[in-house]
Amino acid sequence: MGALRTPREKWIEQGLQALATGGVVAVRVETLAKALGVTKGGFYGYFDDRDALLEAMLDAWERESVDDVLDRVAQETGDAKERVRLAGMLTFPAGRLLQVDLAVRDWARRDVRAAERLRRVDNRRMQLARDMISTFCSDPDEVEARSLLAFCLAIGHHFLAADHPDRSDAAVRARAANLILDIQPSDAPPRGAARENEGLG
Amino acid sequence: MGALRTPREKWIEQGLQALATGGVVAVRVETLAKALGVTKGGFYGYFDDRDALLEAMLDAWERESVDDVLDRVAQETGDAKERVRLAGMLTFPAGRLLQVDLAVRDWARRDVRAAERLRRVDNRRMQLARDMISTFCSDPDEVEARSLLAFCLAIGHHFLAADHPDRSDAAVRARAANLILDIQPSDAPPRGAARENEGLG
DNA sequence: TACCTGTTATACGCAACCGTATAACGTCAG
DNA sequence: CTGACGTTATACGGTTGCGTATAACAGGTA
Repeated sequence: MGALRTPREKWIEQGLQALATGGVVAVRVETLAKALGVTKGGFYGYFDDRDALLEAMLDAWERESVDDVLDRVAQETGDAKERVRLAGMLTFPAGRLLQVDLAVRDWARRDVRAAERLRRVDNRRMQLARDMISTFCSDPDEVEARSLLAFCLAIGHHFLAADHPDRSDAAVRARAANLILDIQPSDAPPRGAARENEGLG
Repeated sequence: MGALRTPREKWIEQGLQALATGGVVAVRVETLAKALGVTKGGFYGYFDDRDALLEAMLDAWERESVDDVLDRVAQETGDAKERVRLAGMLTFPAGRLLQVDLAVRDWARRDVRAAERLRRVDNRRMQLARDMISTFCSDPDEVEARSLLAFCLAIGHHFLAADHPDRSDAAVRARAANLILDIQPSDAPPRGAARENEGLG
């Protein structure tokens, strides 16, 4: 059999890359091919059409950004506090996965399949947030409200462009996270508070 | 002179409409023309190119979503509480302006001009939030943190897809707004609390 | 070596879109 | 009524993208 020079996964990976930097409209077969150093010749051997690639990309993203994370959290052997911190950091993506995440959110506003996928992902993340908040908050309604706030802060601030005069974005975000997580502020803020909540950034 | 059948504003308005429903990529000259019942013939009499239209759309959006709102807030003669409530409702858009807003946020992640515009708009909105929160919170750092939370909640929840089992989205959002605005919950929540904070939705 | 099979290159038809050029058209001033 | 001027329709060339067809190619296998 002929050698497999550009396997299915390469196309998906490159597709996610394009999605991250340019949105759904940027994932174009011929563009991906050029980025991979080949032509689109082989593409249609793996995918019926561009739509099939998009579907596969959603599959990969969902697996990579939720399943893998949940596995790592479950295997964490530290104490509750450490698991909470890890859950926060892992739940809200960073780097390339973050860019994909944001792109999917815009995509989901117009595409039903993307919306369904995002719904599954967000529901599982939200459950993680609930677990996290429940460790120090007993009222279920308040847990729900605080979880929503945590989620909105973690995702939403990437869509905001407002400045915080005389303060660093991270500092304001840390203070906001402290409010959500019910950490009482003092004149000298708790050591490491900002670092402890960096998962919400 | 010949009659002006499709004035500049019509193109801009239709452009914003397309932006709201399909994102930047959906604002295409020939598509707008078809939607307006004409061909693109007259378009290039008003705009040098597609980019000029996009610029004009940002102008219109900024004016419509900030200047107009600030004017109305400034003219509000009610008491402080009423002005705060009005500010909240007006600051965070609804309806068509909301869709444009969300589209601009995604657009701004890749286009510098859109990013600059969004920054101006968000800074002015954030200032409104600060004024609002300052009426009951004295610590400037906490005002900043709460303003950020309010902003993130108002905008961010449109990008989330998580469900709230056994609760309505609006109820959870109202509870979250109460947390931000420091309204102490009781077993029987304060009358009208949800309605009072609907501006954050 | 000659063949078989799966991968890739090349070329094609089709459609959407941009920007330009030019001609038709309507309205108003004189 | 007529000519001027602004608006619009039509037609064109160029680009980019999708999906298909077909030929070149490389690696195992007989």
